[in-house]
Amino acid sequence: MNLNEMLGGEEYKYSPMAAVDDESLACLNSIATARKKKEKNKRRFSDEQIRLLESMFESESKLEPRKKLQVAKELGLQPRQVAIWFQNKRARWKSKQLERDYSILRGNYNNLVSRFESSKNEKQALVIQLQKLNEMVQQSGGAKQDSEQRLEQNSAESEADNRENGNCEFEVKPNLSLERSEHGGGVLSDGDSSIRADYFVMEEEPSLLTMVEPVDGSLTSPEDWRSWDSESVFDQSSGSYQWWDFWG
DNA sequence: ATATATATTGCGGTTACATCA
DNA sequence: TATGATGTAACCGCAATATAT
Repeated sequence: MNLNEMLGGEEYKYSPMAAVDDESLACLNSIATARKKKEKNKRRFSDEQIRLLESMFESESKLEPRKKLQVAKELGLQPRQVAIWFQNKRARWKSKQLERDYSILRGNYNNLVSRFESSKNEKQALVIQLQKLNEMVQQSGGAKQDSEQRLEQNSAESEADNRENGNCEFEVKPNLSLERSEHGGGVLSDGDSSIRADYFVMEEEPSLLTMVEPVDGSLTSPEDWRSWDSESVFDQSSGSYQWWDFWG
């Protein structure tokens, strides 16, 4: 900051600084000090002045020139002082507003984080539950095959018994077969639909888990989750069978 | 009508000082 | 009492706009 800047104000603005010698410099320094003392004496505005300025600012953050003159006259201030007060006030208000906005945003963010965490935990629990169910389904598939084999064996034995006993009046249809239904489930059929039972079979595991756990680990859209409720997964067959009925 | 100079105003950043813990 | 943090009046430099020449 040069001396001209130190002195400031209109009366010093256009001073010929090039011609300043040491003595003049000292003189001007003293003038600057005097100005500072003068400023120091009339430093803060009075409470009454502040009150009026604040109330003016509440109604309008920018003063029209005419209003500025009026307020200055009313408060016994220079119009420039009023203008500067409004400038500073706008800057302070803007700064405070930034703090308020930041605080609100931070609150929203924290809320979102906690909701995300609880959703993540819930999802994890569901994935574990899903895995257990898959295991149970696979086990029941094996049991199905065993029972089918046993059925075939029994019917063969009874046929033999019948032949042995010469009793051919009660013929049991032995042609139970295991087919794939159109929706991926299985149909236990006796060939002419006299015995028919849908059973639930999961889609291949990897596709299930892929849907539950997207590659990027982020939550998918609500639409994705909606399509994944238990109803739509387990209640695919049109019959009255429920998935738990099969081994229940 | 157009170009240039000058004045005014607002804003961001800074300084100097007062006040307070 | 000394000191660092904070608030505030005033200022500077710049850009945008209005007004005069």
